[in-house]
Amino acid sequence: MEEKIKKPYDASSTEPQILKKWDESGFFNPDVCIEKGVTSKDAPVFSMVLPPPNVTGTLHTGHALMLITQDIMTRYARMQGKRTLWLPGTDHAAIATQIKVEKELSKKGIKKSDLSREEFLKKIEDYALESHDTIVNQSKKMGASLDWSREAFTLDAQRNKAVNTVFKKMYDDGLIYRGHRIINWDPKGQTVISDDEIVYEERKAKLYTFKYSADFPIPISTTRPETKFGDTAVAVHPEDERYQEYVGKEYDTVFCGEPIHIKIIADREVEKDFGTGALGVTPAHSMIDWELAQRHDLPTKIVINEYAKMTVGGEKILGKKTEEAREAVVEWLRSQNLLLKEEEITQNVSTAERTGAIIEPLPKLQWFVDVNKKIPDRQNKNLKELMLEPIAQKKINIIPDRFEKVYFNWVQNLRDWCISRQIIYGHRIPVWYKKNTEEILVCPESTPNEEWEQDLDTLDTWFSSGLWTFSTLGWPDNTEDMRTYHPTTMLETAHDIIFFWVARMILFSQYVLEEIPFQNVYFHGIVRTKDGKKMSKSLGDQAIDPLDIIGKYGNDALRLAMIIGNTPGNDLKLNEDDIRGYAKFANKIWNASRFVLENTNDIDSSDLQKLKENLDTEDSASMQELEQLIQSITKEMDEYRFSLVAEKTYHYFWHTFADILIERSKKKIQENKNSDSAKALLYLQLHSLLKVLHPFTPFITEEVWSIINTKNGKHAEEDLLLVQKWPI
RNA sequence: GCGCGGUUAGCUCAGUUGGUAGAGCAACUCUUUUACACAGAGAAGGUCGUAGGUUCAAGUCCUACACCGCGCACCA
Repeated sequence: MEEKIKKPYDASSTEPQILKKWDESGFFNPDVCIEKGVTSKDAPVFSMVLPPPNVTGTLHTGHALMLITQDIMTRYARMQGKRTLWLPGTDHAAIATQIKVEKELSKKGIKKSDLSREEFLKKIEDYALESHDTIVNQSKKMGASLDWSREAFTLDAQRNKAVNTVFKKMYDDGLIYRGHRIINWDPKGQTVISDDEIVYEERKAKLYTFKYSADFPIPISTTRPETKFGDTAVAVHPEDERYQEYVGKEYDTVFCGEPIHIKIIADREVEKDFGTGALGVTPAHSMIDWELAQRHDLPTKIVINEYAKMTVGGEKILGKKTEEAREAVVEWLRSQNLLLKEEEITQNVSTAERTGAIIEPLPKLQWFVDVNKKIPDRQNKNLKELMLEPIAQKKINIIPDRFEKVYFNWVQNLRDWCISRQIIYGHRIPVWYKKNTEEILVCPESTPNEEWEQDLDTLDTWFSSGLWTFSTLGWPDNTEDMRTYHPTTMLETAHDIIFFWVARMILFSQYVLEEIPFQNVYFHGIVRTKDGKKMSKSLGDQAIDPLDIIGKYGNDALRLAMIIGNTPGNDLKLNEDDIRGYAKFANKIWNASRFVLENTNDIDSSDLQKLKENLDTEDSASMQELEQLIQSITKEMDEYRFSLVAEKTYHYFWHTFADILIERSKKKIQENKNSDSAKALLYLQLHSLLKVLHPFTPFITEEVWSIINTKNGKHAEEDLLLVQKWPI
């Protein structure tokens, strides 16, 4: 008997030793498992990529939930003897990281404009590296059984090769194009963003009803009078009797000192009942108006610049911010008696996800992915169809399945994806332009000479993370890993990135490889506080830091608290009392194990089958009960019902194994009545229970296992619980 | 406006082919018995959001509605 088990279980001193054993064994790497004979080469494969955490700081509870859920899947697969790969990495997170660094610099009084592009980039890279190291260390401390030998970064050389290869292929297929279109401009971040990076915020606004001028016949309504300098038409519904006589006519008039030319058009998109039923069309500064202008071939007049400042108007307006200009215009309308009505309405304002700035729609030359173009090489399907197909055909199984509907809805409404960004951190767009000409080169074999300039923009960060299932396996090189592990078995991630990431991975894999990126998608929820608030750093003390928790209560307690009572797709409320409760369970495992070890010294445990055969009737029935439990939880593990399995196992261990079987054995041993059977039962039960508990509470089970092994003189790496076979 | 989720014990949540309501935590009573007081034993606690319907039988299926949360669209 080791001295250690006589003392109470201390997670904080035990866990580092366990981590070291696992690390030294190399068994997180499937190649090592094959080499050392714990996995057979032709075993079924389980592969999964880690959703790469952004290199923007430290791990939070959301990451912890992700690591824990995936580690359970991975450990279970490994114990089933599968060739198991869980592949780690980090995400450069382009805009998020750049903005974080900008903020850090501004705290030190340094402005982005004080630095050269190279200096600024260096600052970002330094920060990213530091964050990376923190995140990797923290992930390791959590016991995540990731194969670090295959670690990838979305912005490293191999991934850049993948990105450029895909870009070139899509360009050649006409799926990537450069176009002058109205886009979402973030005036604070000074970059374009995609539709998905917009967050709608409900705000109160004023709806103004007015005429451009006294001699203009139709009043219009708008919340943004300052944009009206850019109007080139007024649109009405074709069946609106009030305005029919005007349709087709054109007017030259003066609005707030600025000459404007307005054509009256009729379009079915116009709501008769909203405002005056007439819509001032501002093609350059409104998405809808841009589309109207396309349909009716209207000119575009830009009156707002990239800094959300006015480019036309008198002295109270020119060069002013839009809010200021709005007031000036309203003032002018009042003074001219043109303002007919002013009413409060609530409207959804588009803001930028990362900077919070109000989006300014602007026409700009940008790079896009065409989602509607038919692809000859793919049976003339477009990207949307390629994204819908595997879900519709159930080639990809989504858990919980209600997210299928959400996915369909999004794909069906998808517009072309704007992929260029005016930020410096990211994959540079692999396109060169010949100076003073129209010529361009896309992904040339070698860097062109000085007559050529590379595009200054970078790619949307989701372009590189969208390739993650195969770029991490070495694609575009022809690798053994690609052949073995792709399509991956499982993608486990948070449901809030279904569009950003899950959909894009399906897009790229379907298009590039003509295969699905993963067979299953499992969504976990968002971690919230007791009061239902999203767990984030801004909450201060209320936010739970996973690293603090594992220091205090141990990994095993945190894991149980995050798994029990948490079902896929649903949010999880986490509080410290629960974690403390599960730390007691770890102690229970420890104490029960101590009793078993102290009382089974004199039995021969080398032949488990023989032990089993010699059980008396009562103990044999108990063994059968456990076997039935294992049978049912194995089925439930295969259905990803981890909460149920953990709860059942917890309950069995405590209230059957400890409360009933151990108590019963005490009597038998004391009275020396069938005591061999009692001892055998304890040993056999503990042996199986440690295995089925291991995916959930890997640390304490590995520690108890190693004490049993020491007693039995087993010291080989192959004897680690980590690589034992799941009981059948 | 369209859609999704939630509403079950004080709290957090399970409850998969419809068949006498479950767990953890908290609170209560008793017990320091040699694995464990980070424990054991015991008791208590719910007309499963509301109203209908289907059925021999509904937390579970159907239809409305209410409240909470979320997504999408509109947003002149």
